[in-house]
Amino acid sequence: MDITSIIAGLNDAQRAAVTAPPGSTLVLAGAGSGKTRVLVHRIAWLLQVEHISPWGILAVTFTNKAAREMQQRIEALLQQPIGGLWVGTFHGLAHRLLRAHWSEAQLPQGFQILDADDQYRLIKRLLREANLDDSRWPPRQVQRFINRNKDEGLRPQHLDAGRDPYQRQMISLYDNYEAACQRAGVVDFAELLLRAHELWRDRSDILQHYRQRFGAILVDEFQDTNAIQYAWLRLLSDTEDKLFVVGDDDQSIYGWRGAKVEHIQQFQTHFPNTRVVRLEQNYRSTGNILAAANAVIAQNPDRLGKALWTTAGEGEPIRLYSAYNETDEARFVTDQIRSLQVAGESYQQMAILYRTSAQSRQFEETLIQSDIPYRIYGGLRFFERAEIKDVLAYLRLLENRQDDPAFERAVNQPPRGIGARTLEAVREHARIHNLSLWQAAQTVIRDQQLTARAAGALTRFLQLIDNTQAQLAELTLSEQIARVIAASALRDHFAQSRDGKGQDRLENLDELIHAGQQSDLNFTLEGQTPLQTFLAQAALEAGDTQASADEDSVQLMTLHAAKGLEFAVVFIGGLEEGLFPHSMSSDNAQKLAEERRLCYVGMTRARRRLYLAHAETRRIHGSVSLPLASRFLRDIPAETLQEVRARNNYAHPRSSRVSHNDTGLYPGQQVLHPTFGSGVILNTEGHGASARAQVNFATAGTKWLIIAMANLEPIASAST
DNA sequence: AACACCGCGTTTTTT
DNA sequence: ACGCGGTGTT
Repeated sequence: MDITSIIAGLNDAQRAAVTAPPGSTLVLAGAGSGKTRVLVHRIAWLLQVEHISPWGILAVTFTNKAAREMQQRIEALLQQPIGGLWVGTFHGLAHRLLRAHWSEAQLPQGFQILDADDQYRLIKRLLREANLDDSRWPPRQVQRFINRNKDEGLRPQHLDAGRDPYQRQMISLYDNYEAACQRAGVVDFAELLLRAHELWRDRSDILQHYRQRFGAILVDEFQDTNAIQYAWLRLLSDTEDKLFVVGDDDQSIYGWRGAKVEHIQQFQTHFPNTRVVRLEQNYRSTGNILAAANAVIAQNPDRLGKALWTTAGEGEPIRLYSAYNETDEARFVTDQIRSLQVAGESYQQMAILYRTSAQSRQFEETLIQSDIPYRIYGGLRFFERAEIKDVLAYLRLLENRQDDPAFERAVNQPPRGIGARTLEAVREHARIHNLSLWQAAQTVIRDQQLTARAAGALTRFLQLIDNTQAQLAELTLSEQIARVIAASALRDHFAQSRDGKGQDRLENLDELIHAGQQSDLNFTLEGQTPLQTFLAQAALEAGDTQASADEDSVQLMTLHAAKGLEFAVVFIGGLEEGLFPHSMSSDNAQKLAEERRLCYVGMTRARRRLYLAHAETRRIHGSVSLPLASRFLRDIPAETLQEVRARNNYAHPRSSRVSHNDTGLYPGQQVLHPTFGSGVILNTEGHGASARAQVNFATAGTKWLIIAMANLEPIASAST
């Protein structure tokens, strides 16, 4: 491995970034400019040229997927496995740190991780215990309050409500929540980061160790860092300039969950000796797509400034379709997908993007009607499914009896005669004596505070957990999981369920056992049992949103979910005021700027063809609205845009402009084809010899035909 | 403990 | 419009 192969094939800007001298570096990486490539090559450079040990490199990403990809690409580039690199998410790294220093971080050794759903349930329980009306104190709001403050690095004692009773109550709930987590030995996602930060802040010996260890720190998607993550990086890098951060201020779309675009905007102020490299050459999209995306994002204030360019040609114009309503919009998209597929484009390379997940329904319906396979991203992930979380609750309780959220979940699932009254008594006892639910259950039984029947049921539950634990010692992880599923009677419970989902659930349980088998083969964090590692991984990496469909299928997802992906053909629906930009974001300039960035992200996903659509009427929450076309559309240069008005079989009362061109054919016109028979022109494109028409034939379906070859014969008919 | 009914909210989502 | 969650009924 030599230097040449690390820098070969890089453009000037990429090479400047990869070979940057030690010191802090900010890489402003436009969409499709080879950002991951730069990170991967930079790490190779550090290893091979700067001779930094893998042990001394920390690379942080935002998703596990990105972390895996980076590790793989580094190994592929260097053609050897690279052990010892720290590549992972902020959360994954914080978790590893806390496992190594659990005692210094004041955590029990077997601490468990709460996911968002666990957190929500815990908050609801605390509200009930505090006798607070959850319509006045919506748990979601409390959860947001807690997480927002944790993301800012703020503990309850840092907050001052003054006389505001609302704030006071919130702070007090936050305080209760923290106490409950501490007692149970559980940490939520934000807590992982906060604890890690506090560990470093308060234990200079530990901080010193990691500062010395990491000679280089690389951060991907830097525009998405929140306050605590940024504080982390500053602590770790200290004054030594060893940060190499890569990001794009124009793609910051997670402000609503605490990301601060200011971090990237003001990076050079905090690190004055920063070398800035702009990656502006785009290897993904055509000229038209980039020109349009550049024009849209150019309207935003406070940009670091960047303009994407390409050596690829202009490519196809961007197609804009003004639909009558959302069904018409979906029909248009579906028709285009069908004809593109006939023309040789794979479904897999086509994506439908939208602002809100509710919009997927219309598209799904028309896709189903047309027998086009599709896959939706989003929704419940594997480890978030109720039946899976039920099993995990048992496993967590086996690891840590103090884990109250796990106790709450497992205690009466499946139903075993432990009713609300019994649980109320246990909770009350736990609250008064500051005990865990497990301990409280034991004492309540011992002190005979329950009816014989309730005491019997509760005793059997406690014994079930203890007995199961006794059986697990010699088993592999997957056998342990299988044992727990059987012993808890969850399998029987789901097998007997009559809600139609029983079979799915059983399959998921088997899948969980299978996941355990896979995990058996993987490495285990030092000092951890396979089960502990498995539980942490289940929380930190909840799995894919859907079983991967092998079938070639159209990809449907929100614009947010599309970030980082690319497709040959992209459709963006619902470009309407109130929907995109969303009405919830229309009240302030910052949120609008983020919506605009979201639009930019969406447009730059497209490699060759970009279709934009808006509807003139749309049903939202049951009632019909007449939205204006999105302001983003106004910013797209006319020369990159072609308006499509395919009025298929729809009568529509509003505009009926027809675009004629030099083909002599126009949408809506009836034609006759020698082999396909009669049809209607949906769309035309191109000029002269390459001009094509999309025709919907009565019997042969929709096809794109070269007009010069097709011998289409216009049939006289009244144009709409 | 299972089922029916009612009322409310309704952007984006990873860890 | 629609689904979810909370409450009340059998």
